[in-house]
Amino acid sequence: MAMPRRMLRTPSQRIEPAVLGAVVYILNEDGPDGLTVRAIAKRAKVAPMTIYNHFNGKNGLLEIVWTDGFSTLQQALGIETGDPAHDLIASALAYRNFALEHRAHYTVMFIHHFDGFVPSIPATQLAAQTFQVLVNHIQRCQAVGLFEGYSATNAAQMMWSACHGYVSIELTSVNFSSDHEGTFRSLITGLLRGLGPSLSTP
Amino acid sequence: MAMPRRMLRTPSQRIEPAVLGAVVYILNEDGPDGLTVRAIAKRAKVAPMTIYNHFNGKNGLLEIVWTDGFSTLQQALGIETGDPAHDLIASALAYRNFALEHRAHYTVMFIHHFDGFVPSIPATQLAAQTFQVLVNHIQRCQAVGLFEGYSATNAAQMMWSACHGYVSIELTSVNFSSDHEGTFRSLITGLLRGLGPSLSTP
DNA sequence: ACACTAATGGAACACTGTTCTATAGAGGGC
DNA sequence: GCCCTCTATAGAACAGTGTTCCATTAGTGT
Repeated sequence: MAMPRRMLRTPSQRIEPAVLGAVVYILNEDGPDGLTVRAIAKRAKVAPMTIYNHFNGKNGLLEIVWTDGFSTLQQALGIETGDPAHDLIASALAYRNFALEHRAHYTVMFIHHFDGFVPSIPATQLAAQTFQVLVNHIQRCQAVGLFEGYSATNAAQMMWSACHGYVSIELTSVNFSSDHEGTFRSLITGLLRGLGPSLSTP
Repeated sequence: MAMPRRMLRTPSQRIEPAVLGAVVYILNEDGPDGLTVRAIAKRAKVAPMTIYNHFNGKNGLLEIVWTDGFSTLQQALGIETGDPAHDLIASALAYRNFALEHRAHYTVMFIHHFDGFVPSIPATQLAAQTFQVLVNHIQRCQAVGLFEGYSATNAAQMMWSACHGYVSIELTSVNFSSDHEGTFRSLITGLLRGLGPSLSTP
């Protein structure tokens, strides 16, 4: 009963999910520092070279995580009932939920800068499209009198700043607030009210 | 006229400013990726070993940048005239100005995670103190009826989230807004209004 | 069953932070 | 001015990183 002279080959179809699963697992468990090519290969039970044959090295993997993340986020933000203000708030809550439930993706998309990783032009466009979903929400709100006097882009930038700021602070665990969800809700509804219709007496 | 067998020694008093200056320069010019011990030493015209003798390696340098940054920021936020709401807005603007004028420091403090860098306990306490300055602003505001129904900590968390979110997006140059300062001002004043006194008709 | 594809292990490269070494220049006491 | 101590220096060395190249050989399609 001799040891095989080398590890058995991983069937081709299982390589991609195994590697991507390893990336997400390591990011969630050990953080960005632990995400090395050799560690990914080891966890995926795959040779390091496979990461260069199947993907485009470490940056290729990050690009997939980035793209998958923005696709998921874009869908999560596309809430459309009859009430634009409600939709905007729901989208903000969905944004936070996405970050909490897909820490690994959110880290790659927004938090951690990986040495030498620059998303491709299509990947960047996908991110811009995702932002556009937010702009569309604002425009629907403007149709019913909210965000008067602001450009939709600027208003969207403000909403996104608030969401991203709160969430990124929450994820890096320097949130001094009690009741993380409640405070986030207050932030969003407060901002919506403050940027809402003029407060002059009717 | 022979070349000296080795570089002349850098006088002790000039080492610290030269090295710290090099760190800030490289962070501003090449970003976090370019900040290597050898690059710092080269730019400071100093031997790499000096960084380990004088400071505590790369992490020691980062800790100094962190500490200096929070000291400066804490002072910049300590605005106190008679008008609490005005002071809060002025502090928010000062926060953004600090980030723009001290990109390198802001990067180390809030944006980039450096492999293996964990600020010491005193350094972390200094950061918490800085946050407390914001809480104090909120409390003064509450004394004149603003932020009713919110805990000061939670309200401060919301304000900081908005500031940090906007600024970090601006620094990583994915700001879609026109008029960066104006939009930031709108964000802050809008949030202040939205979290302000109840909007029920008088 | 056979041929082709591609996953494997291992060596190698340039880079990183870090430690250790012997050397010799700077600074202070006389 | 002289000498002695302190320490900044250059350089090698270590483990780790992303990445490339290699011969070997196990899967896979026909």
